[in-house]
Amino acid sequence: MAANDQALAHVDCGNCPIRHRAVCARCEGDELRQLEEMKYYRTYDAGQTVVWSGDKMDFVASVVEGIATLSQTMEDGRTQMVGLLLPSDFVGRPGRDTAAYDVVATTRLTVCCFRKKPFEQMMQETPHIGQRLLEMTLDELDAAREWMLLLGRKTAREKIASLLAIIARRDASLNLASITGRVVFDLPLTREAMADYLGLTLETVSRQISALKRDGVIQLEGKRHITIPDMQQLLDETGDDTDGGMLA
Amino acid sequence: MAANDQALAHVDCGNCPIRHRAVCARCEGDELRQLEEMKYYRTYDAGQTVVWSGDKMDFVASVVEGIATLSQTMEDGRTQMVGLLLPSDFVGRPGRDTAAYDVVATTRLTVCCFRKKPFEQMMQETPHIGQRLLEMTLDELDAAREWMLLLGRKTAREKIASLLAIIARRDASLNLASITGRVVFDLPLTREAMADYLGLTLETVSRQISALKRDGVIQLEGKRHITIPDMQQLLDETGDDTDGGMLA
DNA sequence: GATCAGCCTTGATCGAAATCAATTTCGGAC
DNA sequence: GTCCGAAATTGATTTCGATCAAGGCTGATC
Repeated sequence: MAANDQALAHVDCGNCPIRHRAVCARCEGDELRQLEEMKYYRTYDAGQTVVWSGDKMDFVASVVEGIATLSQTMEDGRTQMVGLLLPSDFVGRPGRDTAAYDVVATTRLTVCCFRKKPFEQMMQETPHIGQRLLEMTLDELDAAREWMLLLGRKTAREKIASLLAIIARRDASLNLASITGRVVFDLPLTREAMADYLGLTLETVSRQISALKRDGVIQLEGKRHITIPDMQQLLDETGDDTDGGMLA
Repeated sequence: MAANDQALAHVDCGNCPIRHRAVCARCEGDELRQLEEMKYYRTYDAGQTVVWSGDKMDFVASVVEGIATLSQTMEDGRTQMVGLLLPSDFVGRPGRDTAAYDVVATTRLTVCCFRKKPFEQMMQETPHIGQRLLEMTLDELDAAREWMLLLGRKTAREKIASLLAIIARRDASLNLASITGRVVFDLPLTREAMADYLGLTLETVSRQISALKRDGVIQLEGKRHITIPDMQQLLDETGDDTDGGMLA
């Protein structure tokens, strides 16, 4: 667990950007102060591994800034991403002391860690953390199941369109932009990471992106900057119910 | 929601077969009595649909006996199973009033339902239900992620072997039999249900089962009765870490 | 005990994505 | 600007699983 530990000193929870979405969302006053006492920050560079599957983990954490991936690898090297961790997402599992997945920072990443023992202790004593964690876990379970449909039944083209739609939607929700019409964003993932997420090879990812570009569904500047001229057209390519579906 | 509602009168929670694994596992005394008051049983025949995705759901439930499947269907009919519900598993989501998935009984099924409103009320007031539900949800999330690896990266043969291994393991854990050496069980799923679970077609499922039989990894009597002469040999076919891996 | 329907198996062929193999593009360091 | 290497693209070919199609088995029903 080699991190860049020049902890950002002590950021006030009151000013924390993820204050109202993270595991601490329901805590106030005394509870918040208690959390404040057991927390510390860590940052990682893009590409750094946060934890390896099987490692002992003596903390749990919230993603404050940046993006990380959760993935599993088979002995022969085949890997499958099983989650994308965005700001406010939770890392680790109370009641388990080794990591079940590899966690890798794909951008520069800041996490807010809580030492595991006191955190678990606090979960026993106050309901707010457990309640919020249950909500978040149920959401993640829904997202995982949505992803199972994608992995098991969608075509390569539908998979790419679905991933782009999810990223576009997330960006739109951050920027408060409308989800209809034109959307512009940067891909936070390499072609290989996309392949690992979608259960494809990087060549197929590249080909399908080229095909979507050729068909005018997306526009590309450089390798990462994407413009979606018509969001509805992209959604039509995902194979999902066009009117609302998607849980993730 | 057309069930066979000849409720088994009122089974005593103290004698319930899933008492110590279900969402009520941590409840005692007063809490248990409170649950007892809001519960009622329902049974379904094999093949019956318990709820349709999108339906209003005014209850949550625990599977008491039998097996059900959780699945999603795309507009064009492609379907993906996203969960297998075994005795003690939980159905429904507190804080949501429509079903997110189709739930179908694959065998005769008995569920213990709790009216949603009082159940949610109780979750607010007592920590034990929420705590247990969190544990169970975290386990399901792990299982879903394990399944994502299977769907995204495993070959058809590995998928079949993995499914058989999971069913064999479950049976072994029920019967307290050893997980090494010889294992015998009945498949609770049709070839089509297996296909929906594994992201394959039923023809491919059939072919791979025949192949495993031809190679001596399994023996078949009829279409459903399976003997695994050497569990380790089956595990070697799953593509998983042979020593322990598998979370589900 | 004949018929039928649902489930399963097997065969032939097709097609989407994987694999193998060059290039090309791009972003950053100098 | 130029050089480098990682990331991405593109092409040729192969392969695995899907699809299309034809029976076979089994148990329920009359």
